[in-house]
Amino acid sequence: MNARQLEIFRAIMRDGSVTAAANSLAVSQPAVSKVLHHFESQLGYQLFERISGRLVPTMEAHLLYDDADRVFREIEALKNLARTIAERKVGLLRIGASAPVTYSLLAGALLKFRAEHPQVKVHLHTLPKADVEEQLLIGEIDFALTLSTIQAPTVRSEILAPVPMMAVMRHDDPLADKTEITPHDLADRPLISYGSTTADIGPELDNVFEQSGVKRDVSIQLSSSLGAIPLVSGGLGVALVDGLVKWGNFEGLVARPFSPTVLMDISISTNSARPVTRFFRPFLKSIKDLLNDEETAQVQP
Amino acid sequence: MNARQLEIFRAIMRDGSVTAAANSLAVSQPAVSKVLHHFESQLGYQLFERISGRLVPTMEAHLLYDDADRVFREIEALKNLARTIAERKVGLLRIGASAPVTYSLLAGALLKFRAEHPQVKVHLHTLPKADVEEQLLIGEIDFALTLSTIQAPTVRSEILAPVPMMAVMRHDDPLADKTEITPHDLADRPLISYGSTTADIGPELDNVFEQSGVKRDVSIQLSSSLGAIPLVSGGLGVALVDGLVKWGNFEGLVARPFSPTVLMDISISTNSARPVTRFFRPFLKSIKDLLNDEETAQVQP
DNA sequence: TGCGCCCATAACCTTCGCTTATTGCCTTTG
DNA sequence: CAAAGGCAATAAGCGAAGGTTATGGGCGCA
Repeated sequence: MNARQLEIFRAIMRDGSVTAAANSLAVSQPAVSKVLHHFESQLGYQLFERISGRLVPTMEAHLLYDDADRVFREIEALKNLARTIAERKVGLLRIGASAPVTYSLLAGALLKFRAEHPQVKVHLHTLPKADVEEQLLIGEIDFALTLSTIQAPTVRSEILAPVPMMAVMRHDDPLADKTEITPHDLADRPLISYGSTTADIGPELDNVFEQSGVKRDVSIQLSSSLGAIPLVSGGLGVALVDGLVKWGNFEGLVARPFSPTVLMDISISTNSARPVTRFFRPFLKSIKDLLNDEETAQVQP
Repeated sequence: MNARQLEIFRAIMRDGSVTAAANSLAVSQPAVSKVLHHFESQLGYQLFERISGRLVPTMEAHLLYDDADRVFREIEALKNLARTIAERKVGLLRIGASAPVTYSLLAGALLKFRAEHPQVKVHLHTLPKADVEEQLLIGEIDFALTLSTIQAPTVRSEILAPVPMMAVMRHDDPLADKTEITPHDLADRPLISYGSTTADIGPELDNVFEQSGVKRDVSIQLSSSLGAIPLVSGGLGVALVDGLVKWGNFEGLVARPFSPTVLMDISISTNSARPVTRFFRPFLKSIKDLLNDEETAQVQP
């Protein structure tokens, strides 16, 4: 059974005769006749009785017709989709991002991107960094947006912007009066932050604390900075996390710069062993534009 | 685009390589390779990038895959249906019936039939007798159940049961007190009945009235006896119609035998120019059983 | 460096789907 | 009643699709 046989069977049922079906399909009458016979011999039963030189659908034909018609329409719809793709009218952008990026940059970047490419579908996978890396390697996503560089043989990364670490606390916290927070300020407070084994940033923070003569004693260890929100709100401590998330947007929280400055990097990574989607460069431009806009806005408030 | 191309595309996506797809489809690797290339060239875009000798799905492939998979499954389901039909596991019984038959015998007969053939689908066409005849001749129905014999060259009919004519009136009609109704009783009443030109029964009734010295003056002429229900209820007259319909079931109506007895025939007709569907005999048995049951029930109430 | 895996190509064959030309059956019509 | 017209089937032939086996080349890995 193939698509052509279905199409021809459907046309004969609809038009009532081989000749009429041949006309509406714009082929010769013998062509239709032969395909029909072939179809019948494959099925093992007649679809039409030949009575007085005319075709009369059998019980079997009536049983098949509804489903055949529906399936054929589905095939037509699929052909349409294939054509639409060929005309570049639809596209697909598969993004892997860690939670802090999703909750900060991404909406703005997608807004800009979709303004210029409204026809592109987006698959967004918000996952822990390790999973993002895995998805990138197996090709389930076109690129990754994370807060630390992905290290793998075929992965190419570009750093988009530095992100200073910040201290996040309740608005009624004594530390909220300070304009910046040092390791000493945090010395006797329960600390909510990345673990020492968290790639890049963990050891770096340990180092900074050590140079100030303070041990970084992480009371509650995070895999994603967003997890800090309810903890800080609930009074479980002060969080030392990335400054990418707009912490001030969350009720009752304030964020203060951490001193000395410690930077994380927003980076975008592609897998060079995979085809780059045509929409990667446009998206990259969107996100860079967004970062420029924000920088400008900060310089000239 | 055809079914085979979809099947092969789907298998490559699922299995991850041309070789694996060829294995699971039980064909040679070059066969799959060639169909894929052909498919891509028809589509006008690549579905896979060839990176270090491996196939990597492109954005376009991801866009197509979900729909292609679904459509292919539908085709498989259709093939299954075709096979099931070939194995005689499903069937179809296309019945044409006039309204009085539909509203009386049919439900009971179908109930019996489906008890023994639950796998057979039924298409029921309730139509005026002339249309039933036409559908039978063009083969749109397998047989016809009507209240008068169909006369046509290739049509073979069997009479199932006689049906006496009855007079139908409101329960508060003076005639309701009688045990049977004669032409004289109806002489001065507006009559709701079949026209004189209605085959068989029209002239026969005219004849009976004439022999009683009464002219049969039809006040409202029916094509189907069921149309009499609202008319009699509304007080527009007395109906002289078939006794097949259970008139007493309709609120406020009663039926009385007409004397002298005039019989119509329930007949079942097939078109001998077509082979009979294999479910005709079983259905015939069902309806005869039903008629026997009813007869027995009447004799021994 | 050699082996194994994977994809592409070549050469060849059969089947499918199409064409035009023609035949035969049946119905319609003058 | 015979001629005309409509419809399906068949014949002969052609190109493309889809299958085979054999072979070659790129890449990763021991």
